Amino acid sequence: MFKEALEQHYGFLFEPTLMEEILRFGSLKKVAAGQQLIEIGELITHMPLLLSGAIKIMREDDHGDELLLYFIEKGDTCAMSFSCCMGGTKSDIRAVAETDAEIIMVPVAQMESWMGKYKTWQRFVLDSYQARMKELLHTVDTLAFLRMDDRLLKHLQDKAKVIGDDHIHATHQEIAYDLHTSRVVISRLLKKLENEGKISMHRNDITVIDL
Amino acid sequence: MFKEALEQHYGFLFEPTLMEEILRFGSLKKVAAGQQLIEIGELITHMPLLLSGAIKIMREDDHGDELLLYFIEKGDTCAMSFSCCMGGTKSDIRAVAETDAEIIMVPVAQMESWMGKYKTWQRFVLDSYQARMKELLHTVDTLAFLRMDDRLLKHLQDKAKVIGDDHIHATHQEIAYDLHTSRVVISRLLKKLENEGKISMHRNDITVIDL
DNA sequence: TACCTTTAGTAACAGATGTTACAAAGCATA
DNA sequence: TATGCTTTGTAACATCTGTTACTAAAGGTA
Repeated sequence: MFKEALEQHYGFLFEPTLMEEILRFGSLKKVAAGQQLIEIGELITHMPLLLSGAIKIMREDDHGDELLLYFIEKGDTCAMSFSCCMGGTKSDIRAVAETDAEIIMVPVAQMESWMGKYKTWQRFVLDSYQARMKELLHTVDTLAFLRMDDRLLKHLQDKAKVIGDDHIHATHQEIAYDLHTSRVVISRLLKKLENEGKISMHRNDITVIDL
Repeated sequence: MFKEALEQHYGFLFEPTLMEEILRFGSLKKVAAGQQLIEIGELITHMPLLLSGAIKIMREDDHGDELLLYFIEKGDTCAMSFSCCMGGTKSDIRAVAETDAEIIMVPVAQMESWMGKYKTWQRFVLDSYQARMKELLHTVDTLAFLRMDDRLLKHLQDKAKVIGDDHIHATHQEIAYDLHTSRVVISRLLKKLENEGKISMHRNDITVIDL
């Protein structure tokens, strides 16, 4: 039963009849950190409502090169799904659980009918689109206007924030994948950040001091 | 009177009653190439429906550095406005007419009421959000995965496409602003593209051969 | 034509990032 | 402890991009 969690996170948003429908058609999904939720090119059949945890959204090019786009946070404005869950389209992104997470999966069919029936749902979907758009704009800013050292620090700060812990458990290689660069570059810049007193490092562990 | 142009571009999309409302509340705006339509931070009061021409959407950082995000094309899937025209928010982007353009300006107030009344309008807004999202993803891909020479060629191809002419009238400096780099870099890379036979150049004029 | 402004070409250099190769340190386990 | 795998540190170098400075060409105008 996930009634309580749903109430807690979305009760103030949706009217009672809509909450009932979500309870009836939605299913609770628990995922462990690292688990993949959706792959690029996959058909999107459900829209996720995040109850707890955090999801990272990745993009990939033809060569298999990856890039982290943004995190969807637990307790976010009210985390919408992904960029593109309307109308039987395929996913443009990969979604991976950054932490353990609880998600309500709503079938897309219901979603479309709710758009007509419930004003609050309509508002929710539009707001979510808007929020995702803003995230993407930030991603663009980061790529266009920042150098790698600032991107790295920002990434560590973001990551510390979404996992709610200033200790980040990750290898340099994993960070390099997220930022689409090489391990050596990350090691070099991490050392620089450490010398500047912004982080401290141990094997598999980075502590963000400058939050 | 812009009834005919409206019919031609949006008639197949919207039901007759909605078309009437658009005619009643919307106003036609003609803008010349280069004219600014909206500035970052400005309150958005109207949603634009593009009838002809092309609009370029720019982003800017704190230091005044610019970046072209994407073009909104004449005859596009049915060009939606900007990223963020819902609910009295301020603009995250700058919009500048890339060519002469004709636009119907619809007050935001109407838009919100139409969301409830007209299924076709609802669909239109959602599809537009989705299309803008895809454009932004392409922008991210370009920034993250391509080097400047490929970005430049892509930019020239895109630009040739939206103006409907393989002759591009622009200085190297103007191109540098769009791609957020320096004039010297653009000159260097243009010369390289010319040597590779992909473009030809004259003062204030670049012809894209490899379309 | 002479002059001026705008635009473009080029060299020389600096800095950021990416690559390769190898060594060293940390950790797990036989 | 000895061994092997993973992770990190570092050097040396290549390449890409950005910067400065100067020259040259194109076009407009007196």
